[in-house]
Amino acid sequence: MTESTSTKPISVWLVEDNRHFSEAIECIFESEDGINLKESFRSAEAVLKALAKKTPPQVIILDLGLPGMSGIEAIPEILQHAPKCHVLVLTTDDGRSKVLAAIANGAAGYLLKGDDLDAIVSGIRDVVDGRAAINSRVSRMILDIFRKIPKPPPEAKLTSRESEILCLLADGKIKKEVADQLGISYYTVDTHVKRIYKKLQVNNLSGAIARMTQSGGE
Amino acid sequence: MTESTSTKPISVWLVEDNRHFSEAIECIFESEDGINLKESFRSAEAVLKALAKKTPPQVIILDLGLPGMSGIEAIPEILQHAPKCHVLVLTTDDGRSKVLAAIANGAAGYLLKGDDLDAIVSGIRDVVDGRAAINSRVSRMILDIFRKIPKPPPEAKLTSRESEILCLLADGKIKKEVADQLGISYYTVDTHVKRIYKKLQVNNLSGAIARMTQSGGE
DNA sequence: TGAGCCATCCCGAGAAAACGGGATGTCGCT
DNA sequence: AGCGACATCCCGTTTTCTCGGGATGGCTCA
Repeated sequence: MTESTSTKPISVWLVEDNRHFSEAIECIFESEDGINLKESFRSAEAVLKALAKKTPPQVIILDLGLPGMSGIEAIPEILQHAPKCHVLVLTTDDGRSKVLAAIANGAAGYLLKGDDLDAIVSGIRDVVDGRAAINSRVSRMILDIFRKIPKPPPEAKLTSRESEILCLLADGKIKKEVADQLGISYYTVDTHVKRIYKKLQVNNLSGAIARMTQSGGE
Repeated sequence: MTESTSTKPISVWLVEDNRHFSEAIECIFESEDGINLKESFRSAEAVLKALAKKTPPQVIILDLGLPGMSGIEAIPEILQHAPKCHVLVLTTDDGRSKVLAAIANGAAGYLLKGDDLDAIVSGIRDVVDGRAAINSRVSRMILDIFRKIPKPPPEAKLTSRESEILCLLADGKIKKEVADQLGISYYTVDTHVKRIYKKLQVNNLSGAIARMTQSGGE
């Protein structure tokens, strides 16, 4: 669990438009044995261009508030060119939408500029070891969001048969097709669907599917 | 951001059936100024009983692999009796279902027994300060799950009007109702829906709603 | 052995949706 | 002035759903 201290140094690129901050980071990393800061960029465009020519680093530390192309947009581009590279977001903005977008786009970590510098260093190790480096405040936000997603699973226990049928219907199939596919009568499907409506307290397929995909979507 | 070092000590309860581990923890906490380990329990039942009588601590460190009632089940019970208490899960099991269940049930943190003891101590501070304390491996898992949810956002650009209508339909409303609510004709709604089907490449509402809720669900 | 739950099948009337047209007007851009 | 995207409205036919019944057999549990 603590094996990365004395292995070969981790290659890192930095993308940060703020001169002061990037210099501070560069300075810190120089006195860190395990970190080898190889390049430093001021924009997403610059790092993407470099990615096309040079061999990618293990970690790219990415600011989000960049001029031109935003860091958020850059993440998928980076990962497309260098799928094995770990993108570690390091920014000031801990807004919900930014966090979510970064994660959705493939960020392996999300740290804040207010974090301790050791946290950043150990975050780098985390991401190369396949773990996530998330600021604890951001973690909390993610957890809160997480909790809200599978929120309303009150009483809506469908039979396995019923959810099977609802699934097929959600694929856009019509009852007749479902019946054929399951080798049962149209009427049976219809009856199942009626019961689904009762249980889910809806009165048409649309409502049922909406309920289903928003609660027991898995 | 680093204000909790010299404030009043944090009151903590420990729930852990493994004697060795709980003694180790107790030992560590004794030499920690900021932590005041007040009680130690061997089961979920025991801590729940205590919660009914004594004033709850700020943090409850909870093992999941308990005899009798599992830690997972205990979390909601604890929070019901002590809503302001922070439950910090500390266990060996980093299985996906356990993690998700713990979070869904309201855990403020999820650390592993393999973590550094300082990580546990700082995790306690994190949770009382409203942040999350998540092991980085577990974070990674959560992120991976997160990414899978809003996965397929390919090309399905609906007009704002179109998605508005689709939303209403997803609530189970019928076209007539949508028309009334928007103050437009039934025919207009019908036309919009037709175009939605074309764009989404489906041929009924069910498919459209499924697509919508699974991609641009927000 | 009866009660409950589940899955299955059946019918018919009326409501709603799907679909393939055709049509008008606005707005912004060129 | 024209083009394209968008929103609006209209009609008729065919298809599908919705929902009110009713009915059977299997299974489990008390």
